[in-house]
Amino acid sequence: MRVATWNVNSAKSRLPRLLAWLDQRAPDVVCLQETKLSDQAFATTFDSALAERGYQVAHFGQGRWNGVALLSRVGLDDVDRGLPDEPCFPEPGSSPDARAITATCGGLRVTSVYVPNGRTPDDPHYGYKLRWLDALRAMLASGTPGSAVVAGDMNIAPTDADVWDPDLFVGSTHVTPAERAALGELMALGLHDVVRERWPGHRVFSYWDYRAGRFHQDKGMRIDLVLVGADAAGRVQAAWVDRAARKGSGPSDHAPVIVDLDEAPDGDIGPVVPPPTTPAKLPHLS
DNA sequence: ATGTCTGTAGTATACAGA
Repeated sequence: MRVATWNVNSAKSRLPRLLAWLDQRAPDVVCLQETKLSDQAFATTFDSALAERGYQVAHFGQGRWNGVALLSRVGLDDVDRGLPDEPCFPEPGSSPDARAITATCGGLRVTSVYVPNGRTPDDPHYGYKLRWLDALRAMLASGTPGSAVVAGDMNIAPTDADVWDPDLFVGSTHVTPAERAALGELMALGLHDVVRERWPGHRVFSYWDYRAGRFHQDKGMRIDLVLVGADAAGRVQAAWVDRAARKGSGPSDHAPVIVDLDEAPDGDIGPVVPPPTTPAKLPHLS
Protein backbone atom coordinates (compact mmCIF):
# COMPACT_ATOMS: atom_id res chain seq x y z
CA MET A 1 0.00 0.00 0.00
CA ARG A 2 1.42 3.33 -1.09
CA VAL A 3 0.73 6.33 1.16
CA ALA A 4 1.69 9.84 0.09
CA THR A 5 1.40 13.42 1.28
CA TRP A 6 1.69 16.60 -0.74
CA ASN A 7 1.22 20.27 0.04
CA VAL A 8 0.00 21.32 -3.40
CA ASN A 9 -0.18 25.10 -2.75
CA SER A 10 -3.59 25.45 -4.43
CA ALA A 11 -5.21 22.33 -5.82
CA LYS A 12 -6.84 24.38 -8.56
CA SER A 13 -3.60 25.75 -9.95
CA ARG A 14 -1.96 22.33 -9.49
CA LEU A 15 -4.76 20.45 -11.24
CA PRO A 16 -2.83 19.17 -14.28
CA ARG A 17 0.26 18.30 -12.29
CA LEU A 18 -1.72 16.62 -9.53
CA LEU A 19 -3.61 14.33 -11.90
CA ALA A 20 -0.45 13.47 -13.85
CA TRP A 21 1.34 12.70 -10.58
CA LEU A 22 -1.48 10.42 -9.41
CA ASP A 23 -1.23 8.53 -12.70
CA GLN A 24 2.54 8.33 -12.48
CA ARG A 25 2.97 7.31 -8.83
CA ALA A 26 -0.35 5.54 -8.28
CA PRO A 27 -0.61 6.15 -4.53
CA ASP A 28 -3.36 4.30 -2.68
CA VAL A 29 -3.84 6.93 0.01
CA VAL A 30 -3.04 10.62 -0.52
CA CYS A 31 -2.99 13.39 2.06
CA LEU A 32 -3.25 16.84 0.48
CA GLN A 33 -2.67 20.21 2.10
CA GLU A 34 -3.26 23.82 1.06
CA THR A 35 -5.98 22.97 -1.44
CA LYS A 36 -7.20 26.57 -0.99
CA LEU A 37 -10.68 25.57 -2.13
CA SER A 38 -14.13 25.31 -0.59
CA ASP A 39 -15.56 21.79 -0.38
CA GLN A 40 -17.89 22.62 -3.23
CA ALA A 41 -15.17 24.02 -5.46
CA PHE A 42 -12.95 21.01 -4.77
CA ALA A 43 -15.80 18.64 -5.66
CA THR A 44 -16.59 20.53 -8.86
CA THR A 45 -12.96 20.54 -9.94
CA PHE A 46 -11.84 17.06 -8.88
CA ASP A 47 -14.60 14.60 -8.10
CA SER A 48 -15.03 13.11 -11.57
CA ALA A 49 -11.29 13.01 -12.33
CA LEU A 50 -10.61 11.29 -9.01
CA ALA A 51 -13.51 8.88 -9.32
CA GLU A 52 -12.20 7.84 -12.74
CA ARG A 53 -8.98 6.92 -11.01
CA GLY A 54 -10.74 4.92 -8.34
CA TYR A 55 -10.40 7.35 -5.46
CA GLN A 56 -12.87 8.08 -2.73
CA VAL A 57 -12.46 11.64 -1.50
CA ALA A 58 -12.93 13.58 1.71
CA HIS A 59 -12.16 17.29 1.59
CA PHE A 60 -12.18 19.86 4.37
CA GLY A 61 -11.80 23.34 2.99
CA GLN A 62 -12.56 26.94 3.76
CA GLY A 63 -11.85 28.62 0.43
CA ARG A 64 -9.06 31.09 0.30
CA TRP A 65 -6.60 29.58 2.77
CA ASN A 66 -5.65 26.18 4.12
CA GLY A 67 -7.77 23.20 3.07
CA VAL A 68 -6.88 19.51 3.49
CA ALA A 69 -8.06 16.34 1.79
CA LEU A 70 -7.79 12.56 1.83
CA LEU A 71 -7.95 10.45 -1.33
CA SER A 72 -8.12 6.69 -0.98
CA ARG A 73 -8.72 3.61 -3.07
CA VAL A 74 -8.41 1.27 -0.09
CA GLY A 75 -11.49 2.53 1.75
CA LEU A 76 -12.32 5.88 3.34
CA ASP A 77 -14.44 5.54 6.47
CA ASP A 78 -15.32 7.40 9.66
CA VAL A 79 -14.20 10.83 8.47
CA ASP A 80 -13.44 13.45 11.14
CA ARG A 81 -12.90 17.06 10.14
CA GLY A 82 -10.71 19.24 12.36
CA LEU A 83 -9.51 18.39 15.87
CA PRO A 84 -11.42 18.10 19.16
CA ASP A 85 -11.16 21.40 21.05
CA GLU A 86 -9.19 22.87 18.16
CA PRO A 87 -7.69 26.29 18.86
CA CYS A 88 -8.60 29.19 16.58
CA PHE A 89 -6.68 32.13 15.19
CA PRO A 90 -7.17 34.85 16.00
CA GLU A 91 -8.90 34.33 19.31
CA PRO A 92 -11.55 35.25 20.15
CA GLY A 93 -14.19 35.34 17.51
CA SER A 94 -12.86 33.16 14.71
CA SER A 95 -13.70 29.60 13.81
CA PRO A 96 -11.19 26.77 13.37
CA ASP A 97 -9.12 26.66 10.19
CA ALA A 98 -9.40 23.72 7.79
CA ARG A 99 -6.12 22.09 8.81
CA ALA A 100 -6.84 18.45 9.68
CA ILE A 101 -8.93 15.64 8.28
CA THR A 102 -8.89 12.05 9.51
CA ALA A 103 -10.29 8.81 8.10
CA THR A 104 -9.75 5.08 8.26
CA CYS A 105 -8.05 3.90 5.06
CA GLY A 106 -6.69 0.41 4.53
CA GLY A 107 -6.89 -0.37 8.24
CA LEU A 108 -4.95 2.71 9.30
CA ARG A 109 -6.23 5.87 10.95
CA VAL A 110 -4.84 8.50 8.60
CA THR A 111 -4.73 12.23 9.33
CA SER A 112 -3.78 14.82 6.73
CA VAL A 113 -2.42 17.85 8.58
CA TYR A 114 -1.48 21.38 7.68
CA VAL A 115 0.16 22.69 10.85
CA PRO A 116 0.03 26.49 11.30
CA ASN A 117 3.13 28.24 9.98
CA GLY A 118 3.75 30.31 13.11
CA ARG A 119 5.17 33.23 11.09
CA THR A 120 7.76 34.37 13.68
CA PRO A 121 8.36 33.31 17.30
CA ASP A 122 7.10 36.67 18.59
CA ASP A 123 3.90 36.57 16.53
CA PRO A 124 0.61 35.46 18.13
CA HIS A 125 0.42 32.88 15.34
CA TYR A 126 3.37 31.08 16.94
CA GLY A 127 1.49 30.40 20.18
CA TYR A 128 -1.45 29.26 18.10
CA LYS A 129 0.86 26.83 16.31
CA LEU A 130 1.98 25.30 19.61
CA ARG A 131 -1.59 25.03 20.91
CA TRP A 132 -2.68 23.47 17.65
CA LEU A 133 0.07 20.86 17.88
CA ASP A 134 -1.04 20.04 21.41
CA ALA A 135 -4.64 19.56 20.22
CA LEU A 136 -3.33 17.19 17.53
CA ARG A 137 -1.36 15.27 20.15
CA ALA A 138 -4.43 15.04 22.39
CA MET A 139 -6.57 13.67 19.57
CA LEU A 140 -4.00 11.01 18.71
CA ALA A 141 -3.51 10.08 22.36
CA SER A 142 -7.24 9.59 22.82
CA GLY A 143 -7.36 7.16 19.89
CA THR A 144 -5.13 4.22 19.06
CA PRO A 145 -1.69 5.63 18.22
CA GLY A 146 -0.51 2.22 17.01
CA SER A 147 -2.77 2.46 13.97
CA ALA A 148 -2.13 6.16 13.34
CA VAL A 149 -0.58 7.73 10.30
CA VAL A 150 -0.06 11.48 10.51
CA ALA A 151 1.10 12.95 7.23
CA GLY A 152 1.39 16.47 6.01
CA ASP A 153 3.06 19.84 6.24
CA MET A 154 4.24 19.96 9.85
CA ASN A 155 5.97 23.33 9.37
CA ILE A 156 8.70 22.01 11.70
CA ALA A 157 12.19 20.88 10.71
CA PRO A 158 12.80 18.06 13.22
CA THR A 159 16.57 18.67 13.51
CA ASP A 160 19.24 20.97 12.11
CA ALA A 161 19.95 18.28 9.49
CA ASP A 162 16.54 19.11 8.05
CA VAL A 163 17.47 22.71 7.15
CA TRP A 164 19.84 23.79 4.39
CA ASP A 165 21.58 26.40 6.57
CA PRO A 166 20.90 25.97 10.31
CA ASP A 167 22.81 29.16 11.18
CA LEU A 168 20.49 31.23 9.01
CA PHE A 169 17.43 29.81 10.74
CA VAL A 170 18.45 30.39 14.35
CA GLY A 171 15.60 32.21 16.04
CA SER A 172 13.21 31.57 13.16
CA THR A 173 10.03 29.58 13.25
CA HIS A 174 10.19 25.90 12.14
CA VAL A 175 13.35 25.20 14.18
CA THR A 176 12.74 26.57 17.68
CA PRO A 177 13.12 24.24 20.68
CA ALA A 178 9.44 24.68 21.60
CA GLU A 179 8.26 23.56 18.16
CA ARG A 180 10.66 20.62 18.17
CA ALA A 181 9.51 19.72 21.66
CA ALA A 182 5.88 19.76 20.50
CA LEU A 183 6.84 17.42 17.64
CA GLY A 184 8.67 15.30 20.20
CA GLU A 185 5.47 14.99 22.22
CA LEU A 186 3.77 13.59 19.12
CA MET A 187 6.60 11.16 18.49
CA ALA A 188 6.42 10.08 22.13
CA LEU A 189 3.07 8.49 21.30
CA GLY A 190 5.10 5.91 19.39
CA LEU A 191 5.18 7.53 15.96
CA HIS A 192 8.11 7.04 13.58
CA ASP A 193 9.49 9.63 11.18
CA VAL A 194 9.89 7.03 8.47
CA VAL A 195 11.77 9.08 5.87
CA ARG A 196 14.48 10.06 8.36
CA GLU A 197 14.70 6.48 9.63
CA ARG A 198 15.27 5.33 6.05
CA TRP A 199 17.79 8.02 5.20
CA PRO A 200 19.81 8.72 8.34
CA GLY A 201 22.40 11.41 7.76
CA HIS A 202 21.20 12.14 4.21
CA ARG A 203 20.32 15.53 2.82
CA VAL A 204 16.59 15.14 2.31
CA PHE A 205 14.33 18.15 1.85
CA SER A 206 10.65 18.44 0.97
CA TYR A 207 10.21 22.20 0.62
CA TRP A 208 12.18 24.83 -1.26
CA ASP A 209 11.21 28.51 -1.34
CA TYR A 210 10.22 29.71 -4.80
CA ARG A 211 12.59 32.63 -4.43
CA ALA A 212 16.29 33.00 -5.10
CA GLY A 213 16.76 29.77 -7.01
CA ARG A 214 16.53 27.78 -3.83
CA PHE A 215 15.37 24.58 -5.47
CA HIS A 216 18.09 24.68 -8.09
CA GLN A 217 20.68 25.03 -5.31
CA ASP A 218 18.93 22.42 -3.14
CA LYS A 219 18.53 24.96 -0.34
CA GLY A 220 15.45 23.44 1.24
CA MET A 221 13.91 22.18 4.44
CA ARG A 222 12.34 18.88 5.44
CA ILE A 223 9.05 19.96 6.96
CA ASP A 224 6.64 17.54 5.27
CA LEU A 225 6.59 14.38 7.35
CA VAL A 226 4.96 10.98 7.38
CA LEU A 227 4.68 9.80 10.98
CA VAL A 228 3.45 6.27 11.48
CA GLY A 229 2.48 4.24 14.52
CA ALA A 230 3.74 0.77 15.36
CA ASP A 231 1.28 -1.04 13.08
CA ALA A 232 2.67 0.53 9.92
CA ALA A 233 6.24 1.09 11.13
CA GLY A 234 7.08 -2.58 10.74
CA ARG A 235 5.71 -2.64 7.20
CA VAL A 236 7.74 0.20 5.66
CA GLN A 237 9.47 -0.84 2.43
CA ALA A 238 10.32 2.56 1.01
CA ALA A 239 10.11 6.16 2.20
CA TRP A 240 11.29 9.00 0.02
CA VAL A 241 10.71 12.50 -1.25
CA ASP A 242 9.44 12.71 -4.82
CA ARG A 243 11.76 15.51 -5.77
CA ALA A 244 10.89 15.22 -9.46
CA ALA A 245 7.45 16.65 -8.69
CA ARG A 246 9.12 19.93 -7.65
CA LYS A 247 10.81 20.35 -11.05
CA GLY A 248 9.61 21.98 -14.26
CA SER A 249 7.05 24.71 -14.74
CA GLY A 250 4.26 25.45 -12.34
CA PRO A 251 5.29 23.30 -9.37
CA SER A 252 4.18 23.55 -5.78
CA ASP A 253 6.92 24.78 -3.47
CA HIS A 254 6.62 21.40 -1.69
CA ALA A 255 7.43 17.95 -3.05
CA PRO A 256 5.35 14.87 -2.21
CA VAL A 257 6.55 12.33 0.34
CA ILE A 258 5.86 8.71 -0.57
CA VAL A 259 5.85 5.69 1.75
CA ASP A 260 5.31 2.09 0.66
CA LEU A 261 3.96 -0.41 3.17
CA ASP A 262 3.87 -4.19 2.89
CA GLU A 263 0.37 -5.56 2.82
CA ALA A 264 -1.03 -6.39 6.23
CA PRO A 265 -1.86 -10.03 6.86
CA ASP A 266 -5.53 -10.80 6.19
CA GLY A 267 -7.69 -9.24 8.82
CA ASP A 268 -4.79 -8.88 11.20
CA ILE A 269 -1.97 -6.36 11.40
CA GLY A 270 0.02 -9.09 13.14
CA PRO A 271 2.99 -8.84 15.47
CA VAL A 272 5.01 -5.69 15.07
CA VAL A 273 8.34 -6.29 13.40
CA PRO A 274 10.98 -3.58 13.64
CA PRO A 275 12.08 -2.05 10.33
CA PRO A 276 15.15 -3.72 8.82
CA THR A 277 18.37 -1.83 9.52
CA THR A 278 19.70 -2.38 6.00
CA PRO A 279 17.67 -0.57 3.36
CA ALA A 280 16.31 -2.84 0.68
CA LYS A 281 16.01 -1.64 -2.90
CA LEU A 282 15.17 2.03 -2.65
CA PRO A 283 14.55 4.77 -5.16
CA HIS A 284 17.50 6.95 -5.95
CA LEU A 285 17.34 10.48 -4.63
CA SER A 286 18.58 13.56 -6.43
C1' DA B 1 19.12 38.43 1.53
C1' DT B 2 13.53 38.06 0.81
C1' DG B 3 14.83 37.68 -5.96
C1' DT B 4 8.24 33.93 -6.20
C1' DC B 5 3.98 32.13 -6.18
C1' DT B 6 -0.95 32.11 -4.80
C1' DG B 7 -5.74 34.03 -4.19
C1' DT B 8 -8.43 38.07 -3.68
C1' DA B 9 -10.21 42.47 -4.75
C1' DG B 10 -11.62 44.56 -8.73
C1' DT B 11 -10.19 45.85 -13.58
C1' DA B 12 -4.36 47.73 -12.70
C1' DT B 13 -2.11 46.78 -9.52
C1' DA B 14 -2.09 46.27 -4.41
C1' DC B 15 -2.06 43.19 -0.57
C1' DA B 16 -1.37 39.18 2.50
C1' DG B 17 0.44 34.79 3.46
C1' DA B 18 3.95 31.51 2.93
